[in-house]
Amino acid sequence: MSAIASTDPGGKNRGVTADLALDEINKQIIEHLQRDGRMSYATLAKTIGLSEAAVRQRVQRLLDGGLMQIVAVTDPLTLGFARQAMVGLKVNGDLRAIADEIAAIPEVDYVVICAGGFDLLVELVCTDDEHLLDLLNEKVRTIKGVAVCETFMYLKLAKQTYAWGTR
Amino acid sequence: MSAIASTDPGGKNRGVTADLALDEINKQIIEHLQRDGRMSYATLAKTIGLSEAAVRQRVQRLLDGGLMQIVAVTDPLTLGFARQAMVGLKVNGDLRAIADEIAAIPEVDYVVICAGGFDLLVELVCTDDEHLLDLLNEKVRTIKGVAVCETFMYLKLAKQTYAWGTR
DNA sequence: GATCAACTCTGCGATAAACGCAGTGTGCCG
DNA sequence: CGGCACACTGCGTTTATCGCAGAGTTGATC
Repeated sequence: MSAIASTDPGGKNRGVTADLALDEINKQIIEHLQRDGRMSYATLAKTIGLSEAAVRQRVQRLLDGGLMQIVAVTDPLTLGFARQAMVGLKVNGDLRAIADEIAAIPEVDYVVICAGGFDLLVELVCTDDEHLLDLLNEKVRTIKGVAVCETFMYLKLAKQTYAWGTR
Repeated sequence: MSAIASTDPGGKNRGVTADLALDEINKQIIEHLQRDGRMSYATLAKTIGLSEAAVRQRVQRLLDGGLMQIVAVTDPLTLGFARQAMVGLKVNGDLRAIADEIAAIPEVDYVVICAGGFDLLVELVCTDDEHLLDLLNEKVRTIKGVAVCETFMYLKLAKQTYAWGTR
């Protein structure tokens, strides 16, 4: 459900998503929609071997439960609309709390808690360098517990795919 | 087009995408589909104020040209199907060539060329730790020019959103 | 400035998909 | 065994998608 943290800020779906069974059929549905998010319920049903209504129900449940979202993705850099950067943070204190605080910043589109040289990896989407500077200076580095803040400015996105399957 | 590097390995669309104009209407289309990738052409047309056929053409062009993709996205970690990691690389030699080489690895879902302490940031999706070890040991670190390879294992995805607008 | 080609839009009929709902089968628990 | 919850099917209705012909615009060429 973390993928849907943005659409479920309160995390009230945490119990719901945990209850949702991810059986073989749901995995197949996800795998197909990872390749083409607009695939019709009808063809999806045919390839999987289920009725159209059943597939429709399952997709709706996956979406409602926050296990999956179907969205348009673009490369902001190529479109010329953004200065993007990854920020590596070392922090003191409650990792989850700080992660949530950073996640609340609109310009932040990706936050992951990790092990290694950084505690947190944060991806930022800004309009320009000044915007990026503002963000780092006033929104990120001012958060209590942030000890180190290293910025990696994006020069070119070389690959971005979402069809990693379901294993 | 970089976002579609995975679906356009030869890069033959590079000219095409550069030609595609991203006017206000296309921006509106993208913004709506960033929120709901399955929104119907009809309602999209109504909210934008264009005929259904015109919107359909534009969406098709955006998809064909590789400026946008509509996909289902999930959080592999929460679904319990993957060990995910970000890898920071310092390399010698042609950045683009090495980026392309890494992008060709199926388990790699994200490659970005950047400035700062790392030249390349690479996101990996693996089934388990052994899979991750195999990848790092045999696919990533064996690439000529890779000097430093630092791995950040994901513990929890705290935010992931795609509706950053079009500015 | 007329002509032509390229492009995008509109309108519409035919086809296909989505939706809603009633009904059926199955597993589970008291 | 009976009752309940759940997921699936089948089908009629509504809605959307698709394909295409035609109209309007733009820009280049002669």
